[in-house]
Amino acid sequence: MLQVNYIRENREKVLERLSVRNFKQPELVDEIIRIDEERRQTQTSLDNLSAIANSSAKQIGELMRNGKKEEAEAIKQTTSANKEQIKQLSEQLAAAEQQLHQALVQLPNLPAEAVPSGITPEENEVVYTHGSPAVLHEGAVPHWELTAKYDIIDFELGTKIAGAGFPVYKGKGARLQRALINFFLDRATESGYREMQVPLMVNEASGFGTGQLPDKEGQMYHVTEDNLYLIPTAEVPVTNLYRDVILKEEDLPVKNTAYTPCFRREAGSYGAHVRGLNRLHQFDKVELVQIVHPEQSYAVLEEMSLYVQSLLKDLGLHYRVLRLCGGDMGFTSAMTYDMEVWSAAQQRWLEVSSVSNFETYQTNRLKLRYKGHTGKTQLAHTLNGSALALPRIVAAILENCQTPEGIVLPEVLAAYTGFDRID
RNA sequence: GGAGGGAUGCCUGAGUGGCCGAAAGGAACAGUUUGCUAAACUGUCGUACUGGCAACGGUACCGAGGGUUCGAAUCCCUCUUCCUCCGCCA
Repeated sequence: MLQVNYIRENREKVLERLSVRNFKQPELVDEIIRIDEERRQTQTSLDNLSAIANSSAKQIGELMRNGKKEEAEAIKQTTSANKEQIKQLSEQLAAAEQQLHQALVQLPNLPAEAVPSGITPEENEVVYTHGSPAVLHEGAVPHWELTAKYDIIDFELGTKIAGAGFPVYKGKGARLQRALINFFLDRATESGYREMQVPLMVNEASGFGTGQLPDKEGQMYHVTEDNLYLIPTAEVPVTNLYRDVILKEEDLPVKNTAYTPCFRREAGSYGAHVRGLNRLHQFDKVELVQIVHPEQSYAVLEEMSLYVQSLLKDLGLHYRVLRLCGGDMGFTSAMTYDMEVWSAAQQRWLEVSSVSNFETYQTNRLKLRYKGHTGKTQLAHTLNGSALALPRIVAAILENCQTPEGIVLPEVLAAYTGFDRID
C-alpha cells in the first residue's frame, strides 16, 4: 500500500509510474487525494471539538472536587450539542478513513525506474542467459511421460484422493523432492538465512499484510469455518512474523528462509501448458525473505538474484533472467526478476523463481519499521524470492537429464538423494 | 469442549470513574564524575494522525470492537489471546 502523504506530495510522479504498469484507473489517484483532503478537514474539526469537550470535562471534575455542584451542573448543560457534533464527525471521519483505505488498496506498487514499461510477458527484458539448451536423445519425452515410465510421480493417484493438481510422489520421486528441499535449505543457511518453520495457514490480517488480500482472495484456499487461509507461498507467514514490529536499525538486514508446501487454487485452464508438474494446486517451495534498510534494497535484490542463479548453475540448468515489465509485475512489487529454466522436452521456458523488491508497499501494510540512530522510525523494505520452487525444477531436471539408460541426476544432488540416476 | 483467572509503555509492575499518556523499578541512550571498567548523579526515553515556516500546540491509543457517563486504563457487553484445572487427543 502506498503512503497517502507520498501520493499527495508526488501526484505527477505517481501517475507517471503507474502508467509504466499500464494501470487502468489513474483517476483513483485524484480520488485518493480528494478523500484524504476531506479526511484531514474532518479530523481537524473533530480534534478541535474534542479539545473543547475535554476541557469542559476537566472543569467539571475540578468543580466537583471543590464541591461546587451547581456550577458543574451548569457546564454539563452546555455539553450536549457539542457531543452530538462530535459523534457526527467521528462517523464522518471513520467513513472517510474507510473510503481512503478502500481506494488505497486498489493502487498497485509503483514500478522502480529500471522497470521497462510494457503490458505482456513478451515485453519482459531478458537480462541474462546462462548455458545452452540440453541436447536430447532420439525419443526423448516430456516429464509427465518420464514420471509414469519410472513410476516416481503419480498424478492419477493424487486425483483420486484429492483432485487434479495434487500429485503423489513415490519412491525415488519422493526422495528427490526431499533431497532438493534439503539442498536448497542448506544452501540458504550457508548464505546467512535463518531457517524457519511456520504455520501453513494464516489469518486475514496476514493475508492483508503481504498483499494477497483483498486483491487475490480467489487464489487462496479459504477455510471458512475458522476463517483461515492456506498459504500460497511462505512469503505470507514468514514476512508477517514481523507485522507491527519496530526493529533496531542494527538488526537489519533480517534474512529468513522457510520450506513450505504452497497451495493455490488457480481456477480454470487445462491443457498442455499446465500439464504434469507445470502448474499444481499444491507444491513445495523454499522461500527467502529479507527485511532491509531502504538504501540497501536494490543491492539486495541483485544479491538475491545472483544467489538464485547460483543454485540453477549448480543444478546444471540452462536458464535466463527476466526483468519483468510493468504490466507483468505482481501487484505489490516495485521490481521483479523472474528466473526461467529451459525445458528441453517441452521446448519452452518454465518460471522457477521470482525475486522481488516491494520497497515499502508491504511494510506500510504490515507496520514494519525500524528505528534509526536519529531515533526516527521509518518503514523498512521487504524482498522475497523463491529458492526454489520444486515442481518445475523437477520437470526440467527429468527432461534435460534423460538418457536412454535413465535419468542422470545433477552431481550436487547425489549426497542428498543417495542415488545418482533414476531408471 | 467445560470451569476459573489474566492482558497496562522495551521489560517488570502500580493504578476500581476526573489531578492518568499513565507511578515506581529495571533496561537503553546522552552527559557529569572517572587510571580503565563499574558505581553514583543528571537528563532523555511509546506510536500515529493533525495544525504551524518554526518555536510550540491539538487529538487518538492502557489486547480489539461496541456501550454507559459531562468525563473511562478503571463500569457494562461482544470478540481475540494467554495462564491454571478438568475432559479429549497425535
